[in-house]
Amino acid sequence: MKIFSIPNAEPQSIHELMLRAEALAGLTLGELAAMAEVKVPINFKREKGWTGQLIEHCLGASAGSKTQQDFATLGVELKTIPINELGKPLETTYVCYAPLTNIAGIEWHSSSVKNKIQKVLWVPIDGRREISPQNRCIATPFLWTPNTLQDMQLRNDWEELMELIALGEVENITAKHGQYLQLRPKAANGSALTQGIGKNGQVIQTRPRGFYLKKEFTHIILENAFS
DNA sequence: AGTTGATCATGA
DNA sequence: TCATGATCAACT
Repeated sequence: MKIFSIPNAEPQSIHELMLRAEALAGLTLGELAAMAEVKVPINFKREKGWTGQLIEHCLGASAGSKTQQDFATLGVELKTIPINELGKPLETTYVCYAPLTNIAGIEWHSSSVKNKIQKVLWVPIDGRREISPQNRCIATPFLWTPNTLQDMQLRNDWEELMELIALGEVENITAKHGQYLQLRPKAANGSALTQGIGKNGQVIQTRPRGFYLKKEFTHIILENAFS
C-alpha cells in the first residue's frame, strides 16, 4: 500500500516530483481532498479550476506563482487532464494567453506557448461527468516533452495564428483555425476587453484570447505515454 | 484588467 | 453528440 502525505515544500528534483506524483495514482479526488483537508465540490459549475489547484497543492507547487511554470526551478508545468474510460481527453488544454499587440519579432522559439510546454507533468484524471467529483480517480501521471513532430505541428499552427493576429484578423479567428493548437476567448466574461490590432493596423478593443491544445493532440500524448 | 487554474452549456 | 465560445474563482 502506497503512503502519501501532503508535502510542505516544493520538490527539489524531478525525481522527487515524480515520486510524489506517482503516489497519487489510484487515489480518488475525494480521498486526496480528505488528506488535504479541503471539501470536494458537488460539481465544477463554479469551481472549474478546483482539481488543478488540489493537485498543485498536493505536489507542493508554490501557490499563486505567476507566468512561469508551476515548478519553476525544475522547469516543469503541471497540467491535469480529464479523460474518459478509454483514456481520451474530455477537454482541450489551456496553454497561455495570446499576445495581441507588440507581436513584431516574436518567434516560435521564444514564444510563451513553446516555453510553457517544454516540460509538462500530465496528471490524467477520470473526468466522466456521470462520476461525482469525489469519486473521480487519478490515473498515472507522466512527464512529457514535445518531440520533433509535435513541436513542428504546434509551431505551424502557432505561426498561422500569430500571422492572422499580426494582420489584424484576430476577430476573424475561430477555434477551427489550427489543427492542434487553437485560439479561443479566455476571460471572466464576454465584457472583458484588451487591446488588439485592427484591420487597418489601428488599436482595437477585443476579447482576450488564449491558446489551447486540441483534444486530438493531447490524445496522442496520452497514447504515447501508455503504449 | 490580467493571469493562474480549468469546465460549462448551448448551437450546429 | 460534441466542439466552440463563454464563463467561474482566486489572486494580483
